[in-house]
Amino acid sequence: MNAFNVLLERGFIQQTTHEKEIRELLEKEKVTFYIGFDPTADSLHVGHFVTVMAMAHMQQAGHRPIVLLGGGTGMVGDPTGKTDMRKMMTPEIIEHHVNCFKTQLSKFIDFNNDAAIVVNNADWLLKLNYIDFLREIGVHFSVNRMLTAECFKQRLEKGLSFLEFNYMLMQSYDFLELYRQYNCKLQLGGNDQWSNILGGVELVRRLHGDTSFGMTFSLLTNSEGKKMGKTENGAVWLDPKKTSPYDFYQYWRNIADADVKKCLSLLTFLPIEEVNALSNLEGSEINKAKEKLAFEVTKIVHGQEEAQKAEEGAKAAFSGKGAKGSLPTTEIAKSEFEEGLNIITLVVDKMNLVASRSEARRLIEQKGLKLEGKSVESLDQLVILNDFTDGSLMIQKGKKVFHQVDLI
RNA sequence: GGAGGGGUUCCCGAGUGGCCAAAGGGGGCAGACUGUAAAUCUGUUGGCACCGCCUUCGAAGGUUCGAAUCCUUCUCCCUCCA
Repeated sequence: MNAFNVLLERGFIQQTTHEKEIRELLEKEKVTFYIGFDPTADSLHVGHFVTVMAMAHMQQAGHRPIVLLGGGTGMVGDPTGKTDMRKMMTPEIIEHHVNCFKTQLSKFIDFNNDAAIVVNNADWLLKLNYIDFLREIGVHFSVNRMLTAECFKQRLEKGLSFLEFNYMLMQSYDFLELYRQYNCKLQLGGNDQWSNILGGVELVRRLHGDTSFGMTFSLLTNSEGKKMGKTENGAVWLDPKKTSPYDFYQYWRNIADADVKKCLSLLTFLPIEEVNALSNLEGSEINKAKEKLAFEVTKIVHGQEEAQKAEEGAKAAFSGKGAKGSLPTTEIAKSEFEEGLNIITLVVDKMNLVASRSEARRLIEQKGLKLEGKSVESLDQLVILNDFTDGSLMIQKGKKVFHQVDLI
């Protein structure tokens, strides 16, 4: 099946520069296309994941992805969608992030035998000469036009530095470079990248008189239009050290009904028929779809085994069976409990489950802290060895956060 | 460079010498209702040895019995002019 149709059917495609031509191109040829990732952190997060999935679909259809890591653009920072300028990162940190991205991406994209390639725009951007750049590239950009672009509009109110204003030129230059080096004619990206992609398409046309193409994908937003993948503790990361597979699973298990369909089609490889069947479930039945979603996404990101563990842990915890072994766990020496350990001390100091004693107090006062399903009644309740069964104890914070303590 | 206006707790935003750990809203957390959903309602939302104490209102000093509020210096941001 034509990759274009796959992406269309699954709801990836948001805007295209030349819909008909892109479809034909993907039909006839093995196309080399590129997607850029700026190394803003030491792990990809679920926001990137949609684009990664799109890339995987494209590769499955036989096209060749170029993963462009923004070691150069990261030095400047994309102002799009930001209200403030972000902190500038040192070259060392950027370098580190680039390497992290590279390893993570190789889990989703096959880089063997040149089936996909990785490039770093630091390789060409960093050695540009200012005057030459202005004369070769700068002339082709109209400031008037740039200012009318949506991505700058918001920033004009808050303030936009010249540094960031140049981001568009750099990304456009990337496209030009890849066009020259790899005959790359197609750039993909999140919908927020539209202006930047257009800049590149335009630049290639001006300098080479050739048509290149651009296409953007839906951003992962929820039914209220807010970006998904943000929790109070920050982003939902793909790195298991930053977001545990269990938490990752729970994130998808808990999404709103209205978002199920979108997530299933964008974030899993389930056949579209199955996606539709699942998302048509109604009432509490839709929980089945959420379970499937959570499992599938976790499987893609963390592997089958971790996905199963997360699922088992969650099921056990929520069914109240108290089956253990798959939940986030803290090990504590048996001796600590011989005299009885204060519940607040346990939960704050030993487990880091609760941030402060005040918060722990509040939780207890509001009946939000439970041991093996029973609310903690008093602020100075002691946890003793008898509270443990088979050397472990399940502690619950609120309705959804489960944590177990194992004796060692 | 000149003139003016600002920086308040997670965010927005009140507060102009004691009644301020600081109104209100948002967000978060917890409870009720549910389907580990949404909406709604209730409580809560700096820390701790919690009817008391300690640390917060851009930073550092100062005035005062007492400062987020007054003064000085510094710093960052915004607007207008150049």
